[in-house]
Amino acid sequence: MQWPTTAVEAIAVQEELRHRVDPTDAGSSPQYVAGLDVTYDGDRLAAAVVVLDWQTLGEVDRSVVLGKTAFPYVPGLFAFREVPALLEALERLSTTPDLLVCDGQGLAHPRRFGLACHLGVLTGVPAIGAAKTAFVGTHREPGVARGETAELLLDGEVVGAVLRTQHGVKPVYVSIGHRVSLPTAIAHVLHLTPRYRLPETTRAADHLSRKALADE
DNA sequence: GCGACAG
DNA sequence: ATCTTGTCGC
Repeated sequence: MQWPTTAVEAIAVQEELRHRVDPTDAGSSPQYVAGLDVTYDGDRLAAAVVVLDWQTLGEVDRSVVLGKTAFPYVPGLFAFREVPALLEALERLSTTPDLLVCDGQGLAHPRRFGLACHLGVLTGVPAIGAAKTAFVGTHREPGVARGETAELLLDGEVVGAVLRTQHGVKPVYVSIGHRVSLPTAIAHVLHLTPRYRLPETTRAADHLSRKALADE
């Protein structure tokens, strides 16, 4: 498939792929967790994937790809901007992760097919979205304690959860990507946030992509 | 119609 | 995403 050039083409791709999302728990507890993130500088980018051991949260593998943006940033079509570079970075790993933690939304998307769904469906690997800010939906404010959640609602549907990962911090927006249920996705994000607001996976990938672009 | 809008 | 100071807390 040639990569979409226009918004109309990109939306058609989403409409076709969205039906392949599996919102249930497919695999067992993960052993290798991958964090994915991309840093930009104009049309240049660095896509990073860092794999952590689920138990120790220690790094076991990493990969960075330098490239150019494949699509402009358009809300709702964000995935088309960074999926090609992230797929390449995933292919270059010497480890096969069994969970992808994406820096963006999954089902919490206008067409229920955000970045985490896109990466999950294309790779077949269980995936979840953990975004720093809201994109779609409405919600009440979750309680102040770590672990408190609020349903993220869109058109009367639960499309994700607003999760407080540390006491008093701004919540994180968690949603299903592929082959992981929402309760499991929430549990996974809590496991990955023993100390900071964002998952260790996201933090590691963010640091790596920034450094790769700066050193380049 | 107008504003808001993952990164 | 990125532009941006100082400041509070561990």
